[in-house]
This record gives sequence, structure tokens and C-alpha cells, in this order.
Amino acid sequence: MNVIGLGMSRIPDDRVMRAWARLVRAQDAVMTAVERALKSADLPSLSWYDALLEIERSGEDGIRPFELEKELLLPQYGLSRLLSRLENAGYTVRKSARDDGRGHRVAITDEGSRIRKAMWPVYAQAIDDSFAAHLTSGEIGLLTEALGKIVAGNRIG
Amino acid sequence: MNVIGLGMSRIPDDRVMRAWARLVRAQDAVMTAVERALKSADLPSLSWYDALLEIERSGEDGIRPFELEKELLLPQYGLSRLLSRLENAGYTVRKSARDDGRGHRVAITDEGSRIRKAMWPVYAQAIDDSFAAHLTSGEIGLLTEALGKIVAGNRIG
DNA sequence: TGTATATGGATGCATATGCATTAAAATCAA
DNA sequence: TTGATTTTAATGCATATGCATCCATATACA
Repeated sequence: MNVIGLGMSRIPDDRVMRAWARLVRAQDAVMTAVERALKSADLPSLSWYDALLEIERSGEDGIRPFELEKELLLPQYGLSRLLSRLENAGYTVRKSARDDGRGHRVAITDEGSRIRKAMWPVYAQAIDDSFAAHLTSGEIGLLTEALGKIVAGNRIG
Repeated sequence: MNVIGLGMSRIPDDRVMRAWARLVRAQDAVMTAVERALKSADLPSLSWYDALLEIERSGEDGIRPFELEKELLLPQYGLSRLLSRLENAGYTVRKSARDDGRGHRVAITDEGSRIRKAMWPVYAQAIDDSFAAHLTSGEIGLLTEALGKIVAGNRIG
């Protein structure tokens, strides 16, 4: 046991490395497919969809950016800029938060809702084509479980 | 059957969407973990490692960029620029290809080899911590198989 | 052989991202 | 209250990326 870092140091074996490589490549393949589908339908990219969906779900009152940040996979400054672009495109509005002068609430506009709904079938089809179509129902379940452990394992400790 | 696009249009159900979300989040979690580990050890990012490893494997003669492109997940211009940065850092050299005046061959330098070797334990540990540690051996196998189908399914058709 | 086309690779320009810092309001502590 | 600390959000600057195009050489073909 070494004195500096008391953790165990483990080197992945070939089986692990192969699984790792597949994760990276599979994710790249499906993401590329989705982005390509959206682009070729002249629609905004996936991060816009994710943000618009969460904002839409928050209803009339909108949602605070710091809350939105937890749902999305963006750092604070990334979200701040995405919200600027969304607002700029007319898809969202920032309304000042009455109870907290530091921040605001972001709500979706009709245009935003319209575009989000237009994106869904394209996104959905791309998910089916690039992902679901290649897996059995059982594999979907196993994937969900295994990937869930990874997500959970990285969340806190 | 519609006349325009003869394909079937399918909307993913909740189970599929959950698996999809987990894939995206798991990939984000592990990538973030790996990049963080490399950065906090003052080492270059993962894309440098991947490129250096492939270049190193190609030996003295080096490898043509267009061949390298197939191994890595980068577009042509991305690779071109990565190679510039690697060369700039002294980790690789571009030697002109005698038999093809358009291109060149890229080979690794001792420095490049050194840094690649220095990156490996950090990378390896991050893979174990963020990925392998959360899965049983069986799950590793199932993941590999399922993700392999996705990769294969997106490769050609 | 000369001309068209394809391939390997780089690059200008616009846009996006990462990092560090800043501003402003809220909360806490004395 | 006042001052120190924390939280929410934006931004300046450097770097990276995407897209389209360009340059040079190689190949095809008439």
C-alpha cells in the first residue's frame, strides 16, 4: 500500500478497453446521425432541442437558468450563451424573476414551441434509425441498466 | 405506403428514450471524467492520446493522414489541425511522402512517445474509475455486444 | 498527350467552447 | 446595520470546430 495516494490503481484489461472503445464509437455514431438528420432538415441542433423541451415543460412561468443547468449537460457559461442564442432566434424569452434580482426566468415562445415540435419527428426517426433499430428489446433493457450504473457511479462518488 | 420516402417511420417509445438518455449521459460522464483527470495531471487531452497512439503504432515510417482519419473520430480538417498542434508541440513530425506529392507521412517523436506513455496510466485509471468499476464482468460483455451492434449498424447502412 | 475529374490536405471565416473573472444581488454573521 | 461570503449569471479572451473552398498532385479518359 502506497503512502501518497491510498487508492488502488487498476489498469483496464482488453475486454474493458474494447467495451470502452465501443461506447465512444457508438455515441459518436448516433450523435453524428442525429445532428446530420437535424441539419439536413434545416433544423437547429440537438442542444437546442433539449433546452427547448425543458423550458417548454416549465410552462408559462418558465425556469431559472441554474435549475435548467441541472437537466442539461452544459456548463454555466455554455447555458448562458445557448439561452442568448435561443432568445435571439425568438424561441425563448427571459423575464426578470420578481423574487430574485440576480436572475430571471426563461420561458418558451410560440415560435419556440413550434420549432421544438417540428424537430421531434426528425430527432425521433434518427434515434430509431441509428440506435433502436439495431437492438432487441432485451438489449435495450440491458443497456439501460448497465449505462444507468455508470451514470449513477459518476454522479456523486 | 407513401410514394415519396419508402421507409417506415417509427417513433421511439419510453423504454428506448430512456436507454437513449442513459447513453448520452453515461458517455458525457465518462468523457468528462477522463478529460478532467488528464487536465489535472497537466497532460494533453484525449484526442491527442488517440492520435499519438495510432501514429506510434505506425512505427518509423509513420502513417498517412487520410489513413489516420479512418481510425480516429475526426473530420479531415479536424485531423489536419490536430496534426499541426501535435507537430507544434514537438510530438510528431510530417515527412514528405516520396510516392505521393500531395501528402506526407506523420511519425511520432521520442517526446511524443514519452508523453503518450505518461498519459496512459492517468487515462487508464480514469477509465477504471468512471467506467469499469461500476460494471460486472457480465455487464461489460453485454455492453460490448450491444454497442457493437450500434457501431456496426451505423457503419455502412 | 492534353483535358477533366478525383484525391489528399490546408485554410479563411464564422461560430462555439473553455477558462477565468466580473458584476450584482442574496444570505450570513457580528 | 455593516461587512464578508455565496449564489446567479454574463463576458473578455484564447482556443477549437464546422463549413466551404482552395491548392496541388494524381488518375482517368478521349
